Amino acid sequence: MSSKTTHNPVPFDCANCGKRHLSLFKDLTSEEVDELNNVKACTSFKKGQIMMSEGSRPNGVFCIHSGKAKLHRLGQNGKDQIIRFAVNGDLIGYRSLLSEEPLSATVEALEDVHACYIPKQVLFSFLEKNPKFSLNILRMACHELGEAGKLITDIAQKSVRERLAEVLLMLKAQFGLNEETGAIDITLTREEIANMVGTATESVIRLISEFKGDGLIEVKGRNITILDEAQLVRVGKVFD
Amino acid sequence: MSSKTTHNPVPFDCANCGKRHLSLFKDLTSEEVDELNNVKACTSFKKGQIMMSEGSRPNGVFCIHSGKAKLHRLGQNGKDQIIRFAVNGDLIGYRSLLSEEPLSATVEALEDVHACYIPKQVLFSFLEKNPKFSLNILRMACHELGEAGKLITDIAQKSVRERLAEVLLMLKAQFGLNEETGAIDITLTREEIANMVGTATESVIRLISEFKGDGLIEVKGRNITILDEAQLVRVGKVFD
DNA sequence: AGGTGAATGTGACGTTTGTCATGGTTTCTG
DNA sequence: CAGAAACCATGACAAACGTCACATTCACCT
Repeated sequence: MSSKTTHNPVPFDCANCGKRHLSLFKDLTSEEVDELNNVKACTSFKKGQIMMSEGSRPNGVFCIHSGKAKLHRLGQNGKDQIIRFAVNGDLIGYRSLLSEEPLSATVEALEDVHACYIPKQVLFSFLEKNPKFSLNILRMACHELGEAGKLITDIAQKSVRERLAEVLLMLKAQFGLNEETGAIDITLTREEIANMVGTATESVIRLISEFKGDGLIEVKGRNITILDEAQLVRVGKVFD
Repeated sequence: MSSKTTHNPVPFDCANCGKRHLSLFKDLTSEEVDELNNVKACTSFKKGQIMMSEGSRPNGVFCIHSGKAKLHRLGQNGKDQIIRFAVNGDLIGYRSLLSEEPLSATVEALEDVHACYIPKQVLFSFLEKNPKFSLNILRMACHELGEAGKLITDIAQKSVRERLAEVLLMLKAQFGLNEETGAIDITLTREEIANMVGTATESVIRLISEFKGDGLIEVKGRNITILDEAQLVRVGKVFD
């Protein structure tokens, strides 16, 4: 009996995994859960580690159990673009697997990540045997497709200032607030924010100062607190 | 026996529809094709007509038989953003149906369009009964998701000049060349091109003049011919 | 076929944004 | 805990781009 528990223990039994009911796997039969349990591999990654690399062809997917990861790709000018984040219960690599294309983004752990690796064959067998599961995946993919469309419109039409405001709101929506500090519960460098917005790091720094000056946000190092959300919504022209 | 045939007759029999084997419906059983045949409704739209409207909830999908349509959405500043085009065999509205969300884009006929309307119930019954069909849809959605990711990176990081070059190449790739003129086989106004690139119409006009001056393209009204593709690829930094 | 409204083209100008340079600060690592 | 490396910040400047105004041309409709 070890006296020390890890911070985020991965349950080795999928049947008891509290995350499953929230995830795409909620509609698996108990036999399928058993199968999943037998073949999945629990892994963990340290902050900064690469979980999957752009351009490679994965043989399975990761289901994130705890921790946060960023999906980013390298543009033609050497700049990184952060596409999205993956957290709790999110599936990683499924797009590439299902469209039979190389990975379109690199997945990097932003903090320590625990994740289960699910082999390609198992995923496909579920897809063939379980229409509900299939529909779950399809629904998710279609939802993400819609989100991507929104993003395209935003990036193409909005100014950097507007996009930054929107990104801050999005981060709050996705990661929530830190219990103690009330700040947005994710730590990103200015450069990473710039890579989300698609602008130069200096521009982000200047705009964050501006927002601070206007009383929209409060900044303590990498912790950002939203003070006037309504105004930030107006600045970012976020109306949906 | 009518003496006059329409330009693009829609075959009322799906079994004989030459487009089917290229489309997502290629893996339907003959029974399913019969079913499709019985319930589908052939419709046509004139140039400029709206086939589906952003924000509404469709009760089925269109499968395009001939003609071209554009999918566009209205940004927060009143500017249109063209998301993509739909042609030959493309399915329209499936994203919204499958993700159970309102349509994220308006579909407008760019020329006369013939299309088959397939009710929601039929589509879903195929999805449940035919895993191959399901996988086809899933594969397509995942592919489009990858394309969307690429687009996001491009728009976020590239200059307007680079994006315009890329758009021209994309149009050529998607629509091919006109047999007679050798120009890109689609007619778009400068404003529509601007709405693809995400920039002001004037900027597009100026850049098109520049490209013409540099010998990259030839312009006759709305017909654009690519003269130096290799150089255009370099200008657009298109390397994949 | 010809008029009319939309689309194209051009110039001037201001704003936004990117780039480069430099120095101070925080964070990480051994 | 100290040194190194990454990160943050600010200024100056240039380039890219958007906007407005107006002239011209084209495409579409009856």
